[in-house]
Amino acid sequence: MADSNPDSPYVTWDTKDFEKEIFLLLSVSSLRFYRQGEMIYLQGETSESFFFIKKGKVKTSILKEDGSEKILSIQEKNTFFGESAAFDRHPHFETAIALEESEINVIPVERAEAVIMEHPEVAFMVIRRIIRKLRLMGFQVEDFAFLDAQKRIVHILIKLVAEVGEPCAEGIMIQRGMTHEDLANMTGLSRVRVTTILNNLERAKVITKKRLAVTVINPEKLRSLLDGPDKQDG
DNA sequence: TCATTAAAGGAAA
DNA sequence: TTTCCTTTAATGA
Repeated sequence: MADSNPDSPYVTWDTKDFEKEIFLLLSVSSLRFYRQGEMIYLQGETSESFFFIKKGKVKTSILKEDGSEKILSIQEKNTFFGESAAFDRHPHFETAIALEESEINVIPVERAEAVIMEHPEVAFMVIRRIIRKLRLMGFQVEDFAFLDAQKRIVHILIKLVAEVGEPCAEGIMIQRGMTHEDLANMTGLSRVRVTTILNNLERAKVITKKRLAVTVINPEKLRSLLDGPDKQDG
């Protein structure tokens, strides 16, 4: 099973179980290049294509006019995005932006559907990838409904450790260029609040942190902070 | 309990 | 240097 952590908003994927299906889909795609910060599509737009990240990093989020943002996912290579608007022909509900210089396969949905008619197994792969995101959306809703600020941060750190954690001398490092503002936009908290909570966790010797990186030094204690009633952050 | 505002420190480009 | 990221405190919903 490729997905050991189906609930992280930071999405990576190992394609090894689906190389043939990916190849078939990409055979009808064209390649497009995006610069860092370049918008790929905007919420409200309609689309006849969906996308596959060949190289780079893409953020999908819902933007508001006042500049605030809810990040839905940050995705790395070998992942799909923009499927919903393509397959159901309704406008995008989210905006996609390249976070770094990226190479994106653009897949026209009509051609993808033709591929699926001929190779139905491609549909199963697509369904599984879409459910992966459905699941992560569900878990995000759960956190919004039930968790206080500290637990939201604790939970997202647990998920990020599982998805992109890198073992190091001190513990497990999360080093993906995410700012406190990014974490705030994922968890629905303010940037200042994220900083305060991370500082509290550092004081409690659960994590250490530096610019753009957090290292979990006590994963058991981190996990234990999800248990019990909501606590103050001191 | 948490958002907002403001003001400032520090690191990176 | 400028820009980006982080910190801290004060205020109030």
